[in-house]
Amino acid sequence: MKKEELRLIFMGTPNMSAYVLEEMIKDGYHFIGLIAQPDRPSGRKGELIKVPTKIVAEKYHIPVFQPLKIRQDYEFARSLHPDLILTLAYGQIIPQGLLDIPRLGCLNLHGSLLPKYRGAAPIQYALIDNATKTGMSLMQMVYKMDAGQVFATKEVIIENSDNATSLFKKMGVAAKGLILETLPLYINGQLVGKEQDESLVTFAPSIKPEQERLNLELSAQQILGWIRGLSDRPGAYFLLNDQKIKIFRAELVDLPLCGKVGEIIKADKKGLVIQLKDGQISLLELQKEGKKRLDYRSFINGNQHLLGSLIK
RNA sequence: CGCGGGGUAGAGCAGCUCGGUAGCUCGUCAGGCCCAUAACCUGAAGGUCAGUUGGUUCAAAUCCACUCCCCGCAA
Repeated sequence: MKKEELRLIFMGTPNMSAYVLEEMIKDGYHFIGLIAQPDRPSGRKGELIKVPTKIVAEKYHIPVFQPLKIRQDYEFARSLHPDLILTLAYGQIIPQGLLDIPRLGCLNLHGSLLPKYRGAAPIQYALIDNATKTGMSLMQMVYKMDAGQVFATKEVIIENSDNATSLFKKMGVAAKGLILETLPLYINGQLVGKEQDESLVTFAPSIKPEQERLNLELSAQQILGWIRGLSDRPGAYFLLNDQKIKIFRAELVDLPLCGKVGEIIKADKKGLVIQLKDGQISLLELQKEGKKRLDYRSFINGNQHLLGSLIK
């Protein structure tokens, strides 16, 4: 069977999904439908913003479906007669009834090297854990989350300079490469799935708002991981004078100074350094609530008397 | 009408509550110091304060109204 004849449904929502969808279209795949999260009122004005995949789908005249609850509303997919459903960061649990519809089953591109990091935020957790390597997995979708057989993986190297934004981009590229290389094999039944080793499973559940606050009990390296994993969105923060200060970029430093945990021990044009439990980090880009995101120099210019302050 | 903060020299902020022609940190330019410097010293340029908006006033960055834009939260 040729890929052009395959009746595909894509399920996905964010930018990474949109990128992979478009690359697959360019490669000749034929999508008969996109299923994405509903557009939601966004921003202070409450304007409805189209989800990224929808923009791509409309560009190629692909029908778009945005059920509020896929769990209850999936029968429409049956009438599309899909051969295969491919999912990448859709955002809702997919009911068994839908999984059973496509003749060739349902595949998922997951943002980790399974069985590690099952769940909603695998890419962020790789950074939070200061991993140096992660990857995309092409897997069989089963009802249990991210638990199906793995058909193929593609590794991605995590650089020290990576944050969530840059890693998502790399993962998108990896996802595209992986699916374009392996989907033809899958269609022809040449791809063999491998069960996950349940003893090695770890989870990466979605990150809750309260986790965005940096925990000063952690090591400097761990805190750096959280900063990278939450940057640029939503951004990790600490409190200074009861105001949220988001940190978008930081680095470990080792100065012959020391202070209390959480104390700002340096605030000049060479750096804005905070003492932590076992080391120090230099803050490079930060944002006070209600203000713009600034490099540390500008931040210091407008916030005098930082030296000696304690963050919480 | 979801809640809140803000728009002042190139950048980041103060001033506005107690209206009377604008200050700080940094940057820039010139000069000096120094073996040297992103360090230090001296001096200079640069803003009419989001709006060719309306109002109050002898007088508004500072008070009131409206408009535009930015940001945090919540969604």
